[in-house]
Amino acid sequence: MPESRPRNIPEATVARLAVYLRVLAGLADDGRSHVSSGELATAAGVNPAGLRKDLSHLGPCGVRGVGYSVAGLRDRLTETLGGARSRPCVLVGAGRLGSALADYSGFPSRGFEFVALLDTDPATVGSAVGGLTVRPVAELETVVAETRASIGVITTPAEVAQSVCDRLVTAGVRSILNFAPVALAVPAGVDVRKVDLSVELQVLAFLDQQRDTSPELGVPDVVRPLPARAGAR
Amino acid sequence: MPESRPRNIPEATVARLAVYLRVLAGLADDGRSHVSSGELATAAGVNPAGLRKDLSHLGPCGVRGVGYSVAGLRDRLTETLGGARSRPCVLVGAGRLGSALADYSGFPSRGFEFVALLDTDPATVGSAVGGLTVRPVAELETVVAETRASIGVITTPAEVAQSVCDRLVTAGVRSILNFAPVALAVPAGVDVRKVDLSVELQVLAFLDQQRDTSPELGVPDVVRPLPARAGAR
DNA sequence: CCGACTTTGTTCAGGCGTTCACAAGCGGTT
DNA sequence: AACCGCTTGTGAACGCCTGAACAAAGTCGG
Repeated sequence: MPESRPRNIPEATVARLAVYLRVLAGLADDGRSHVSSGELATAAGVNPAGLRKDLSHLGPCGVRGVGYSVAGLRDRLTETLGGARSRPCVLVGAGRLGSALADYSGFPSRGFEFVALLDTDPATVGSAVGGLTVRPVAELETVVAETRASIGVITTPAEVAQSVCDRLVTAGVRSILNFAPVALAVPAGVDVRKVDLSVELQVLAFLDQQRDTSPELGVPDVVRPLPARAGAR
Repeated sequence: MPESRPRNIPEATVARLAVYLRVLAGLADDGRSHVSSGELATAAGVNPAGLRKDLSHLGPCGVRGVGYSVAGLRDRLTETLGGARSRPCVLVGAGRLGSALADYSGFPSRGFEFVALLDTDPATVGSAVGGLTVRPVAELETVVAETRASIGVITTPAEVAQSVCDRLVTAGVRSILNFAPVALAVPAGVDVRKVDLSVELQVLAFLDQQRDTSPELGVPDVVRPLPARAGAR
């Protein structure tokens, strides 16, 4: 087995690799043994050539004239994207959004396991969500040290997100997924990924208005026969 | 008042404009009257020059030597991003994530109002979430026609997401925010934005592994004095 | 054994986004 | 009225990502 090539892979490519991995997992469940780049691309919603370029970062992993081995490519992607080992995650802010994430069934199968839920609200602390008991946020440092959690998820109000972030980083967490609507400041060596739900809606509203104001053409009141795909992103 | 210039604004810029708008709203609440691009940029987590370039798409809206009028820029961004009018949104899939979104307090202040929650589960239908009663998904077409909803939010399981999407589009919805882990196929003229939580975690896992394997240097076990910002995105 | 077809992997050009750096313009001060 | 400092707006260079076309390689059929 040639060791994986840890050349720097563009972040946009990494995000797509994760999508390919999920599609492959579904194909494997269906008993498929091989896939072509074209089929994989349509299922993932991307261009076939782009998909092949993404996969080329891992070195040759397909067979010309045949396609890709579903199981083989799946295992290779799994290894590239962080291995099959379970990654402990700590979630701070067990509100509605936090509870929904902790209970999301899609995470465990991908190797992500929530090992602790933290909150400040005394009414929330002690309640059970998805098999875990919500603990007071004062135990943050203890929990991170015990579980060696490498990923922190912040679903707190914006006002306290930065202080929670600081405590997570000090405790040793180096990867943070932030749902709070603020830009977090972190030292070098820590990665933050932000998910901003308001921004997503706002972008849609902009596109909506742009459609209404500029071109009065192309307003389909009857759905067309689905030209493969379009604005999907 | 010069009419807004509907030149095509890059989508990445639109997403950042939404962030600026939120920051400006906070500054306005604090009673600030003017801001410089530098201050706005740090609060939004971007480069000052990039911020000015983003704003340049709206035409000149600042005063040289002084900065930007908080209220003026806020109003201008509000108008550019779809106006202040309330936009009705329909949410399909009132599970934990859907309920969390419907109850999110940050949306109404931005002009987004959920007018209907739909679900197939008979146990969920009829329950109240955030002031709304969950209705059966069979009423989708009726609800969209009544409320003239322009934005649809899909938080269903992946298996039914495409069929829900098709029904939304046929009913007249032209902007869709998709949380289901599938690539939706839509006709031209319909915009889809996808939020994939598993992908976000997977990217963090990749970055985590990349840090652990390649460079053994730069592992800060003590937080440094915060050099402004770093990996924030 | 050979030829043709299929599919991958790569190379090349094009467009887009980001960054830096500088000129233009406005307010405050003397 | 003129100067000076500060900030915006813009022009150009750089790098990245995307999309399409081409060569390499392996399989299937005769």
